[in-house]
Amino acid sequence: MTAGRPKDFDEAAVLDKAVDIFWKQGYEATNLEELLAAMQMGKGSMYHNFGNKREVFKLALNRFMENFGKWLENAILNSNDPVKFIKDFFRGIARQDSNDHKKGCFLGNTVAELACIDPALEKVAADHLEKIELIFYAHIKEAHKSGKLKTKEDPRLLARHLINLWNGINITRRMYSRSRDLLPLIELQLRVLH
Amino acid sequence: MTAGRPKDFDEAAVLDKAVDIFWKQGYEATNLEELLAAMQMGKGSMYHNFGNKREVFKLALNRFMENFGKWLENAILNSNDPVKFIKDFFRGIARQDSNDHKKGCFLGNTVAELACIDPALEKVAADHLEKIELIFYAHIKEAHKSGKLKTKEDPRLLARHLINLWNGINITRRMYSRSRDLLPLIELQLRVLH
DNA sequence: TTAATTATGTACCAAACGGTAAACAATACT
DNA sequence: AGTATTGTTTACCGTTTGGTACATAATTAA
Repeated sequence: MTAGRPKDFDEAAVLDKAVDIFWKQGYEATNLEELLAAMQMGKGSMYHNFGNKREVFKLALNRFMENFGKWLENAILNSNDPVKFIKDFFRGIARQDSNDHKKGCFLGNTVAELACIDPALEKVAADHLEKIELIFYAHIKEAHKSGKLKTKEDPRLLARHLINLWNGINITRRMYSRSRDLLPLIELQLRVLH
Repeated sequence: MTAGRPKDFDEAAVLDKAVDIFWKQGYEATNLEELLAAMQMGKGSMYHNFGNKREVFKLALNRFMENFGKWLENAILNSNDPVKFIKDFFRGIARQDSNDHKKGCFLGNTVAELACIDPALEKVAADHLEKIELIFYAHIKEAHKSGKLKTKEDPRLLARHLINLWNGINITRRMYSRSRDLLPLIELQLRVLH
């Protein structure tokens, strides 16, 4: 073992809590007091372990991507029809509850909030979104090759289209959060995946 | 004339400046000092005339909508093919410069930033987006009636689809700001307007 | 000319902000 | 047992925050 007093918190769990509050409130609107309360961590301890608020935010972005990326890849791999799974994933958004609609997407929110005020931090979020795009791409390309997808459209464009749909719906769902409003919108954009 | 010292600023011009800085930085990240510098207005004068920072933001949202709404309705009315104009409007986004890409959409940014921290203010922005949707709707419906649009799709859905495209592209364009990346994405989504 | 009215500039303020320093606590190593 | 190492708690700090009070300036009405 390494010397010294052991940490009395679980880093992953604590960062998940940071994700929660930053996701809801954004970077600027979340003050230290709220952040520390959410993480259930003292101020000194947080600064000792993570550095500062900005660094916690960066780690929260990474933690979110780790969670979501693993979940997505696994779920797709365990499905017998990846493209069908992806389509159902988007359809599922329409059925989420009002709180989830209001929060939108952690990565998209971050891109919007920080693009002009902290480009380096924004890039972390944008890169994560691109990783999600690449997951979509891999499976669309595969389905294309195997003939499951008949469309002649470039799989790269289709994957990017899905990210764009994702980005759009995460704003739109805050205006129209009812399933009957969102679902037709989603279905319309999923048609190109045929 | 009304009694008292006359205002030595033009309200519309000053609010346009407020739009500029709030659009770039968002509500929380713009402090009073920056806001007043942008508006070229003293602190006392601003509070006397507008009330507080939040009220300036609300007026800036309204001012933006007034500007944009009038421009859009006029431009559509002066075109001989409204739907063609709307499509070209979206295509034009792809050709904007990097600074514009980074800023995204003032209304979309506001919806994303304030949905969970100031729902009343978010609603102002969401309502404005809905007004833009209704402008699209009116002209799509008209083109549908006259036979210029052959699609059987509900004009209401098509208009909402355009707002969703708008919302999406304003996040996506911060990730991919090159015209050759954005244009195919936009064209793909404009196909339903046939 | 004076009073009433409205706008602006300046000085000020309490609270909240993110961050730091140092005392204290818990572990491993020798 | 003692020492080095690391983590946590607490108290503190300078700055910045949005906002206010009030003196001053510019105008109209009487």
